[in-house]
Amino acid sequence: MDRLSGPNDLFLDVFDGVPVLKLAAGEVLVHAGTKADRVFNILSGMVMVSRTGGDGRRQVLSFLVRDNFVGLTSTDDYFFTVEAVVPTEVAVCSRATLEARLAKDPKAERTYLNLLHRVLEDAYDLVYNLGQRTAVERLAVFLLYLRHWHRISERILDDRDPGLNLIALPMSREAIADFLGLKKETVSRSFRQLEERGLIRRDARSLVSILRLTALREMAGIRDFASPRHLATDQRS
Amino acid sequence: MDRLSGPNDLFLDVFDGVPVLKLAAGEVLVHAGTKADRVFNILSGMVMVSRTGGDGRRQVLSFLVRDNFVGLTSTDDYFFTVEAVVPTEVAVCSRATLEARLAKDPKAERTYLNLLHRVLEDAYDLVYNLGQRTAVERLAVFLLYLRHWHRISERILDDRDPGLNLIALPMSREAIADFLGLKKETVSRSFRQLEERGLIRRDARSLVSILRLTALREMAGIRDFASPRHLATDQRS
DNA sequence: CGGACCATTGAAGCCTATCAAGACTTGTGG
DNA sequence: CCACAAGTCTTGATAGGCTTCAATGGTCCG
Repeated sequence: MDRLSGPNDLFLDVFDGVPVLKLAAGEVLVHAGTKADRVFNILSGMVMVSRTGGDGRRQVLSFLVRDNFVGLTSTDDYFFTVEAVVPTEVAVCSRATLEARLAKDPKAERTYLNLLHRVLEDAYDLVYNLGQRTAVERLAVFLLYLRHWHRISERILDDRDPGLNLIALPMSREAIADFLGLKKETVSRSFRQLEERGLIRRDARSLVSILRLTALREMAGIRDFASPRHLATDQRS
Repeated sequence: MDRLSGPNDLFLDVFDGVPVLKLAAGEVLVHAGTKADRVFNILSGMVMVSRTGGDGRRQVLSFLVRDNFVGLTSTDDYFFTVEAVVPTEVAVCSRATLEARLAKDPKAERTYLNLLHRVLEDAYDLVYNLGQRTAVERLAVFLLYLRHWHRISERILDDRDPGLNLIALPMSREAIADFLGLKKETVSRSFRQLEERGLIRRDARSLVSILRLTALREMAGIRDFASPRHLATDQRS
């Protein structure tokens, strides 16, 4: 049960035939604090999930691409904000519909449960990243995440596909910084460090090439992650 | 549905009549990487869930007290280590039994799902803490967490109960540091800062008193947490 | 082509880590 | 019950990494 198969099995058919929302880059899909009455499935593009404190500090919780599910909560209100990073299409479904579907179909509920488990593991990966790693290491992990997400959303089976080493960075440096618990200047400097060490090349502001994948993985310490499905599937294939 | 009610509803009856394991302080219940075939419910004491990287860096993911559930994963192997902080009793149940129970009883599965949602929100709280807060702020949040956990596990309804302001710190400074993404020296200094500002008093190594709860909450920025159930129930009562 | 915005780079400061020593617990054995 | 030993915690001095502030350079879009 590899994530490459994508999570669009079983219960995700609640999104069949539902309205599709087209979001412009920067447009907000969900405001934190509003009533959590809808769930979403990303069809194309990318969204950013974040939480902002009263003093303006923002923590990006995740970037999500195609086939990802948005709106995971059991609270009445969303505790996070979701906005589009690039032009994005999402399928919209009422939470009641989803819950009815889950209640009716044990198999769907089981799938949903596994999905939640994976999201939880991702959250703990981020915790480890923020709590234990240095700036450059965090950025290395982030680039490998992007590579992996791209591979999944494009369903590229061969890990050595050269196209995988071209990494698009559609989000701003500040968004990256807020994801990694850094400042945008530090993100810039960390990019430079990776470049100086010959691990990547900066082709443009929003495009980098991975030059030495193995070394980048080593710097990211991917072996440290005990749940191999997320990133290490690459290493074995 | 306040967490004060405790999560021991519905599906937790799988722990009725099962064997109880007694752990000494420091004893390991679950080794990361071993087969994830059992789940646990904490009856008394406290455990610590952590993940350790290949280079020895350790991130504590959570401290768990009475009525908490341990073993949340859908992977074959545990990706975390669980060890007792103090002498602890846990009820042990096979994962197969739990899954059978969940499959059979939709209501239990729904409860389990809500539990998972809450754990996920806690994980995101930690992410925010590690990514956005300073050392003193993290420690302030941690003390309020401990107060809250104590309140829940002892089922103390009145938030102004004076006993709540005596905080026991059964874990080592290093464990606290690994939870907060700091070093033990920094934890010490942060304690001192809180004491110098008159927010707490250090009664003993493993016991502090909260002197100015409101100020401590302000420093922790509790308002920042959009999911009020966790910490802010206090503020409204 | 110009302007606004975003990213990069530099310099200085601050916070946390590191290294090292001393104080305090805690547990043990006399 | 006391004394000692081992480990833990605290405190101090120093170093390093990230942030802050400031300015330059680049990119995108009207």
